[in-house]
Amino acid sequence: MHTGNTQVRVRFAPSPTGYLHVGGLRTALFNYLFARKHGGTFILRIEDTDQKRSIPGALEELITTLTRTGLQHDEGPDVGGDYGPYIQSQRTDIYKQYIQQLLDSGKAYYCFCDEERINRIREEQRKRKRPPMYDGKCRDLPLDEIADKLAQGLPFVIRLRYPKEGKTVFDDVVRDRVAIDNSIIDDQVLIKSDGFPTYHFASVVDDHLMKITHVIRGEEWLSSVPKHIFLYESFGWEVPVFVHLPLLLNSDRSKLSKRQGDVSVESYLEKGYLTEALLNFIVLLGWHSADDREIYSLKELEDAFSLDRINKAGAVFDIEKLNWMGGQYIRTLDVGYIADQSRRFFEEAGIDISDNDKYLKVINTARDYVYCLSMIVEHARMFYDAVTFSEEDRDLIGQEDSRRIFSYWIEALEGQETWSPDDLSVLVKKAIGDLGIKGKNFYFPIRLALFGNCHGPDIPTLIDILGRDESVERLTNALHLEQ
RNA sequence: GUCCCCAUCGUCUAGUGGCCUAGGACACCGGCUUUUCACGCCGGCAGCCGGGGUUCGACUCCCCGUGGGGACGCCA
Repeated sequence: MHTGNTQVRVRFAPSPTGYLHVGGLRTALFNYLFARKHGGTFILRIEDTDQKRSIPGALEELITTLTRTGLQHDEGPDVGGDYGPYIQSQRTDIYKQYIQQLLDSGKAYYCFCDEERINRIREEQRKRKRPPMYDGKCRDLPLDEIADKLAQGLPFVIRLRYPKEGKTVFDDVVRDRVAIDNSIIDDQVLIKSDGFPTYHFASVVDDHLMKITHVIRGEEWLSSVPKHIFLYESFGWEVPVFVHLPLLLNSDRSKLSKRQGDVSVESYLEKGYLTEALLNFIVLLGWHSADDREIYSLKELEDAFSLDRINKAGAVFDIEKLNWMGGQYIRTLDVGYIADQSRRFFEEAGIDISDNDKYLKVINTARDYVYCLSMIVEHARMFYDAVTFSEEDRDLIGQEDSRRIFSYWIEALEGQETWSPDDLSVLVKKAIGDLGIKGKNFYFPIRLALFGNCHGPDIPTLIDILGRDESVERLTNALHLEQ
């Protein structure tokens, strides 16, 4: 791999078709990490040559999402760079110029066959159990006939004149050496009848012009590498290093699709999965360090990552492990940061979190229960909203022992101006002794009164978060609850 | 169908001929901690797809099967 003397330049080249796929995020991540590791350049290029599929606004959302995850690109449509434009639909003049070269050198040819004919011959080939390919009808059209058809304004495409003999052998960092027979490679359409280039043509031209050194992309592109190499060689350009990443899979091991659960990065972010967790989880799908370490920050990955530890086999996207990872980060990261990230969910729920001391305490307690931030509200709202009780709860609250506990605590708290959580622990022990009630009989009623649930944080934590007045009020409400 | 790629616990993976009685993580199960739940800690269950070679010795190398996936678009 020529990473020593060449300046590393890699690109992430998505299509703006609506949302960022988690597989796309992983491709972007691997490109980003490789660039950072080698002090290289990470480029964002937008492949919007299919007008039918391009969605307005998708480009902006894509950039927003990528930026949110921290995978900041060095060159791209929004930040510029020396090799722009970075949006393919703005590069049509460039493609025209290069396709002409191919036409002139005989490496490409005009094809006037319409889609009906193409479909028909493909169908026949399929029936005959042959690989469906263009039959070469226009491959050797006389020049005057071409000129004539062009003059008539007949619709056309431009195809690659791919050699029928020999085989193409190439090296891939992940797959090692791959050999493919040329006879099975089709005369790929390079320029569509609408004048736009296809992926194969545009990406090769752009990768060359943008001085891309390493093409890191999904394995679904492996079988088209011969076409790409043929293009590079036809132009006399240096072929980049290929790195074909193993696919991300559904649990049934088919290519990850939106069939089974969420595949859009936006939806995970929307649910409040931390980008730290998402990235950490996703890098482990197809890459692993030599030791047993699994938790890495993006910064740490920039150092630890290397292409030679990428796996060959596809990896199932296992949400269970993502969830675990999500919980790890929510519990480990600075509580202030988690609080900031959680803020929007509280606002959406209409909860007033203006008391910041209280809010931080709430977050610090509630974060033990969740793996994404949208979940945190349901574990925190009892600290803000009035508690509600089920029929069963009311039975327990109404019992004699429960009422004794409430009265005791109301009195105890009213006599106490300030406290630390430790003081409260002492108070709990004293209460148990004084009342002669212990275990669940003691804890469940009071937790119910304070928190609205028999299960949850310990009593000192609850009282500490609620504060004296709110605690007393809740206990009083429970004491006077209508049966 | 054709071509290409792949193959270690259910899942993500470590392992590059003897360090393997196959290691770690998730999930699952059990225990501890806790008044409870969660967290945390400790422990357990579970795997080299099959068959041939090569070798003194194969998870590791080769071949053949089998299985899975991808590509075969005027989509990327």
